[in-house]
Amino acid sequence: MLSHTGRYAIRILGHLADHPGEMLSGTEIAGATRIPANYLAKILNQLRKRGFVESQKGWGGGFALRPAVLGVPIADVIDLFEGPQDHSGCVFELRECDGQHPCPLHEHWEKVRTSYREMLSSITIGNLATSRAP
Amino acid sequence: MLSHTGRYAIRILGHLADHPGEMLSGTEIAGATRIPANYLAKILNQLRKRGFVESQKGWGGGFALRPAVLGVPIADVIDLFEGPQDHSGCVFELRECDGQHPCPLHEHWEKVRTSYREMLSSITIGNLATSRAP
DNA sequence: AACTCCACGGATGAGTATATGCGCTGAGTA
DNA sequence: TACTCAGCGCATATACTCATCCGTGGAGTT
Repeated sequence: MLSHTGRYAIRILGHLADHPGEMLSGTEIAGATRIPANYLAKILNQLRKRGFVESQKGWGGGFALRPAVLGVPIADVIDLFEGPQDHSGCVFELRECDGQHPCPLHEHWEKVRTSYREMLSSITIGNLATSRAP
Repeated sequence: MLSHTGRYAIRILGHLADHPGEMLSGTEIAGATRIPANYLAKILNQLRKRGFVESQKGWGGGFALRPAVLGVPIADVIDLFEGPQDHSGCVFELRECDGQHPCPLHEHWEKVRTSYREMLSSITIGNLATSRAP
């Protein structure tokens, strides 16, 4: 349902959202998020190519969140790493499960899936920042 | 959230529940459930050790559901193959997430998790059988 | 007893997600 | 220009799940 990589991506974006406007080096992010540095580079690269993040090479360089993406739902991020996810079939693929012959789990799973997708689409990247109460 | 193996186990039990009292050979079950025969044997073995299934060696032998387990929730089966699942932490492990400082996703995920566990505990192995309306 | 069916078990292989290493290049500094 | 920092990309290693192979032995048949 959620790969390690997807989790990482969210954690990275959360960390970046905590430091708006700042350029954070890969090593810094790796340390803060506890993600292996080399692997993190790969993830950040994909995030960059998809426009979630901007990067700066050289001395003082690093990564920063693109301000424009603060409002986009994290579903977009997840989809990037998990692929489009075909949940057309039923969880347990118990047997043919369509409208006519729903398996005993059909409705239940529908509920789970819905609340999951709802979570992903209602939370934005901006929301990932730690909201420090005043 | 759910491994291939766990799915298989449910499918197997569903098939056995469809044929109560019958001894089905491994090959038969493999064919019906589309699970690789050799791998299926392993899963059935674990199910046997845990008392979900009884087996009969030799000619005419095979596997059958233990009648007593018709009422047990499929959560027990899943737990057997997925391990106890420690969902104590939050999905994205975004950072420290406890009652005091819940992460932005905390409540949402709680809802997802609850409806999932509810599904697993409200459906019994007996429910997996195809209920053919008269 | 010889034979066949089929569950059991350990060892081994394939595939994929995860993780690492290393050399390259651009960007700033002295 | 020489030097260092840090992103970039490719090739490779590790881990884990999923799957297969092969041999053993019990249970019934002839």
